[in-house]
Amino acid sequence: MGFSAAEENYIKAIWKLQKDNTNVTTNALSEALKTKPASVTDMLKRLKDKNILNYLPYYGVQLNAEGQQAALLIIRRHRLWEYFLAEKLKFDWDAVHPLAEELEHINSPELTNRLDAYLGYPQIDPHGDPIPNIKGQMPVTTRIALADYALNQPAVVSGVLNQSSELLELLKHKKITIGATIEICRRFEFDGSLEIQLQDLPLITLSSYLAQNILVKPLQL
Amino acid sequence: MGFSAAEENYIKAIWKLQKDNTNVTTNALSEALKTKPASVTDMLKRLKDKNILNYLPYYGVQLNAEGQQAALLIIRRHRLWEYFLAEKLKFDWDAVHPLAEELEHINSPELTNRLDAYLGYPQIDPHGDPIPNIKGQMPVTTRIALADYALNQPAVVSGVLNQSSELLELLKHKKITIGATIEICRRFEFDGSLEIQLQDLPLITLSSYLAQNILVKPLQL
DNA sequence: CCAATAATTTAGATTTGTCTAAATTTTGAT
DNA sequence: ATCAAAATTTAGACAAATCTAAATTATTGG
Repeated sequence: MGFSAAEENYIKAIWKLQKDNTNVTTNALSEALKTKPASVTDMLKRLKDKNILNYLPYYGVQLNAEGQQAALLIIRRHRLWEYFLAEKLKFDWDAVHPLAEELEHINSPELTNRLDAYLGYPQIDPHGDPIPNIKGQMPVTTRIALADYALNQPAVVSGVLNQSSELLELLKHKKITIGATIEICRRFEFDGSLEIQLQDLPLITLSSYLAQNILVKPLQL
Repeated sequence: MGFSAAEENYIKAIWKLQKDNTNVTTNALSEALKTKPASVTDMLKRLKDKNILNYLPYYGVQLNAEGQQAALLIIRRHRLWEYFLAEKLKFDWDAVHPLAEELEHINSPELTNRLDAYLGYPQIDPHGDPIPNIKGQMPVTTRIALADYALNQPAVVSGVLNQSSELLELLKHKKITIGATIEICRRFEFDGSLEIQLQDLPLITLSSYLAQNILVKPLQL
């Protein structure tokens, strides 16, 4: 019933790549986990024996219900620790991820749930991602990429699509934080870049690629 | 410069068995770590190659200066996490040890030192053991076993000699906690048992063996 | 001081998780 | 539809950390 740290990393990676209901490929996992494809194949066979996923050789893999539940509980631990590190220990939001990668593997429901209570049952982590509850249920969030958001409609920054240190560094430089109010003033068709207003600061420009990685939700909702 | 979790457990075990400056034997380590003597020999050879201990085959082992420093930093992490679990997450003191055994292996000076600051630089953990500082220095404490303490001298309970769940369960039942005021009223020579007064509760009796495992310090000091 | 016992080490095997190199299967372009 | 390229799996090896069984070394009692 318990998984090793390596197994948990595979479970998490499969879950993340499984967004739509497509099969996850060996190469995609190899890329995500920085291991060789042959190693992925080995591990998939072992996880299949543990009955947490459907693996068809040459055709990829999908977590079954049990595997998804396991993934959500790992992600719950990860995001609760991220919240703790940022909120209580005052780590920068771009420093919490690697530490949470280690803390998440301590699998003690008692610890996780007490931490959750201590933190006040937070709903989103420092990157704006929802935190699954004790049953592994994810709060539903209606979020859309800033790149696809309407003109002249106030919105709230609610997350980012990846947490590379490069992205987080850029956001810090532009003073874009979770919870900030934002509005698109102009969209340039030529390169998809946006002119935006953040709080009441002067207008700034964001590249199309950056705007695709920033998630927002409508202000009034 | 980094050690695996298994290596850290050996380092910690050697440190604990090394109280006086005697050599630590293979069998003692095997007993403490619940592994076979052959496994201990293997690991000692590996740790010797890392230059953190003096290992003479058939004659036991001692940590060198570098090994002791490593041990103290592991113990620092362990005790800070114990303090966090008891103080912030409200775990019973007999539940914190196994969780701290896992948390201690996350070796991030930044994490450890921020945790230390967040907790207010505590000097002793929930079991009354001193917490090494950022340099690995242990606060000096003058503590003596209750069994060896003077009659009719008020003292403060300041620690326990081992943290088996059995001992902690017994202490909880007798309402003996770290910081409580205690005084020996009678000592029976026949079996070494003690009659003691705790705070202003009715007199109770402690076995000699129990009293050997409770550490106290003089009240006025 | 020497034999029996206790402690320790060596030798060889196992599990987990990884790798490289080779073989196999699928895919895609013509 | 076929064949080259890409993706994937298989085979065999390795390191870490453990084990069992056998060999070796130290200790101790008579």
